[in-house]
Amino acid sequence: MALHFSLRELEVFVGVARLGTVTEAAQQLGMTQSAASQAIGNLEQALELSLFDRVGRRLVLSSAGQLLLGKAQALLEDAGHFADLSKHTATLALTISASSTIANYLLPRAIASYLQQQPTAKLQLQVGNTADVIDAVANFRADLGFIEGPCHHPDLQVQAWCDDELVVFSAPHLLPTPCPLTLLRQQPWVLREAGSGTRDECERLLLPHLGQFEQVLELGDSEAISRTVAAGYGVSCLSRHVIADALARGELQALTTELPTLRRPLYLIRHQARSISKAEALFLPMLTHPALPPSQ
Amino acid sequence: MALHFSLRELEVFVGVARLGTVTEAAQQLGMTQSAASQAIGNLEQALELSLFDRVGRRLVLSSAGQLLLGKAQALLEDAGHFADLSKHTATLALTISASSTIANYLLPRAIASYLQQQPTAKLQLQVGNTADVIDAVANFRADLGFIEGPCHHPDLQVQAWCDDELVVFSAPHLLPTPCPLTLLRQQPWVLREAGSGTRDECERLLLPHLGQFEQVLELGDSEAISRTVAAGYGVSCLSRHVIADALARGELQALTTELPTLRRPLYLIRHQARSISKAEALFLPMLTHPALPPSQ
DNA sequence: GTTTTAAATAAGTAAAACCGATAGAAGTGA
DNA sequence: TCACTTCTATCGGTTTTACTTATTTAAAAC
Repeated sequence: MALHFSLRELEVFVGVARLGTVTEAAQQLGMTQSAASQAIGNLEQALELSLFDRVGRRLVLSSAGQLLLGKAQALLEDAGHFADLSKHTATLALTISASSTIANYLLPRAIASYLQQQPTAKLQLQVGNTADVIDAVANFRADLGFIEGPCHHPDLQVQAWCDDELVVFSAPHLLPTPCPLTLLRQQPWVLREAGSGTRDECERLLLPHLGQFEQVLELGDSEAISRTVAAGYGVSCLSRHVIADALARGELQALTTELPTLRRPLYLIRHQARSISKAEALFLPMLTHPALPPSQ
Repeated sequence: MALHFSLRELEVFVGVARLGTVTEAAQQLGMTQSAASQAIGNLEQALELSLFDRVGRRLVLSSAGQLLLGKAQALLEDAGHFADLSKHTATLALTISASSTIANYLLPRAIASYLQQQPTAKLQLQVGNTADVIDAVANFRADLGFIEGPCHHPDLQVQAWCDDELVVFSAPHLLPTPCPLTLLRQQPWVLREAGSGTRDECERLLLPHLGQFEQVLELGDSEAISRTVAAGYGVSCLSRHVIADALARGELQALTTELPTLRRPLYLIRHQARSISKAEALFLPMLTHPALPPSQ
């Protein structure tokens, strides 16, 4: 069943209740007294009750009117908030889906810059593996996706964004650096779980040269891997961004090897059917030119 | 500044967002696909943003749309509550102003009966002295007023409601009963403050026979007077309703005197310019024929 | 390619919101 | 008491908006 009153009528109701006269309320609302009077009449008819008692040439709120006035004001206030939200915030709503390495180490700076420039913007960041991200973008659950591996979904635009360097590392002094491949082959490896983009890349880049991992400890979180290796167990291969802090603090050492530099491209994906929203237009430049200096 | 969108448009928005297609939403809302499509278009124009992304021949919520959908639903829900309130409750809104004796001892039974029969009704009871009550009714702050003394305000309808018996009483065995007037004249009196309807009536009824009160303790609350007298100090004169419990428990004794029975009429007042609301029409019979048995 | 299905648009119509004018009623002041 | 003012309600007419039917356009389905 439809609602039989309009927000405009509520405005008139509240105006008349506040100012006490139809004439003044009409003036304030930029309409004629006639229109305001009719609006009140229509609203009373729609609600099937008297909002005002006509006493002399004055309108005084009836008990019912008093009770409804508060609700009407609240409703109008909410409607105003709705309009404000749409003007100031909702245009800048953005949902991003990204794999964990990117979400944790590459995006924060861009996000911080963006939100600093657009303080009213709403941003949602979902973290998932590559398949999750692709699915989210393909099914409109996210506007933008960031993945570490390739993507061939027909509905998606895939765009190379930046290169990520994978670094082989160990605890300091555990191994010599440069480190010969023969020595590396004998180490136990600490890697992300199968299915993770980082793991896939590690295997794609390393296995051709190492043959096979001797022994593998799988940990679901990069930070956990970093700490485990720092504690002296095995070697690993992760994005330089992930271990940058630990390297700087001397808790880990990067191992130079005979391998070529291990680079992988990171991709930005969008649904090709979707137009670029205002929020996206403002966010995308932050990826390459963040306004904030690097925080570390 | 006016709001540039309507509740109807929000209904369409929510409908389309929920059902995923304009056609279905239009059907459910009892309008044509064309009208629904236009409503969405108008709303987007009013809010100056895209609520949906047109992908293929389907509409999927944009990020902005997602954000606004919840707010829109909440707004519509509130609007529905507003309509419900007006239908079921607001028609039964009633504000009563009464002097304290009446409010505390005469009205509770009527109020209880009324609210039992009309569980959704809203009732507000203000307590004040006779002047307060008259002012509240005359200035539309109350629908109904109950007073203990006369009222000659030109805008008000005054209607005798029932008689109240004033009783002279003391602590048990403090005085003989019947009690000669000569003895009564020597007692200290405990009375309500000047300006109270009960005090005025006491003076009007008693002073002609007693000449003057020997000594007067003024207390602002009838219950306080009752307890003070029960404690053995002086005599007083209050409505029988106030001391009924104490009399029954033997904490006080009513004094028979040579005075005629002390009766005063209680009045119901209304603003003559005001029509009788549905709530009033339902409440007034409760005054004379409460549905509940006397509770004491 | 053909058919089907859905959204957007066009054009016309019905409904409503609104305005100007005015009647009626209630205070105001000589 | 009688004009005079002020405020509401209502009438007739106009503009605006909402809606309908018919058509166009584009994407899926076959």
